[in-house]
Amino acid sequence: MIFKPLDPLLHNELRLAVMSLLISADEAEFTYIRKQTNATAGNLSVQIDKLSAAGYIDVEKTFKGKRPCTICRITTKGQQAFEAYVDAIKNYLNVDKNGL
Amino acid sequence: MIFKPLDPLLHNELRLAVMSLLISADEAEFTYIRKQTNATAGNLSVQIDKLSAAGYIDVEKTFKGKRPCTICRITTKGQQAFEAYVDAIKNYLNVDKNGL
DNA sequence: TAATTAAGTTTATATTATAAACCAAATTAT
DNA sequence: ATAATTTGGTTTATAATATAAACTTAATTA
Repeated sequence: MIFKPLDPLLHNELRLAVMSLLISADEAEFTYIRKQTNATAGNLSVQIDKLSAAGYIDVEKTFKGKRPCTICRITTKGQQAFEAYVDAIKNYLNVDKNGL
Repeated sequence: MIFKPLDPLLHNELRLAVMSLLISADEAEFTYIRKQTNATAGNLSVQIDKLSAAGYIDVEKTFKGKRPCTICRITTKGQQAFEAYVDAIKNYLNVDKNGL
């Protein structure tokens, strides 16, 4: 068994949850992600910035009525990175033995 | 989709690799684990200590001929934790969509 | 108009990961 | 014989990371 390195950007609980939501949602608001993940706003803000800085997601700052609304979308690069991560971590999880 | 928390002890690349090796090997020597994981001895030593302190593995310090030899084995607690981790991280990986 | 809520961002702190430095004993080279 | 190197690790110093607390700005409600 060879262990492929795990993308450190994705190997973090909150960032992985964000990517997981976005990969099957085409877009999601900050507040929605916050509710789904139970993250604090500060933590979520930081992690979204990191994903954005890496080009894994696009962040659009808009308004919903009069209130600010941050919308996130996964990029192609982000999708590829996520798929590569899933592929890599399978090595660690003993997919065969554990019937993942 | 609910995101189960990921056991922080297992959600680390090297510790997860160690557990992955041990879950399908019933025992493994320090030097073997080191080779399989490409870890530095210092890092591996620290991470093995943490897994041991948590009761996830047992560590036996013995000799092989005249040289020291550290043998690791996974515990029942460790197996359970590993299985729970595999179960938990599935939520994040979009198993269905990604055909894991 | 004062207090509260909403939607975030910034920053300070605590935790964690990791490698460098170290140690003891065995082996090999001179 | 003894000096140098290798083996099999451990300890510890540092860098990186995660996270929540504190803060900001604007809108809403009392």
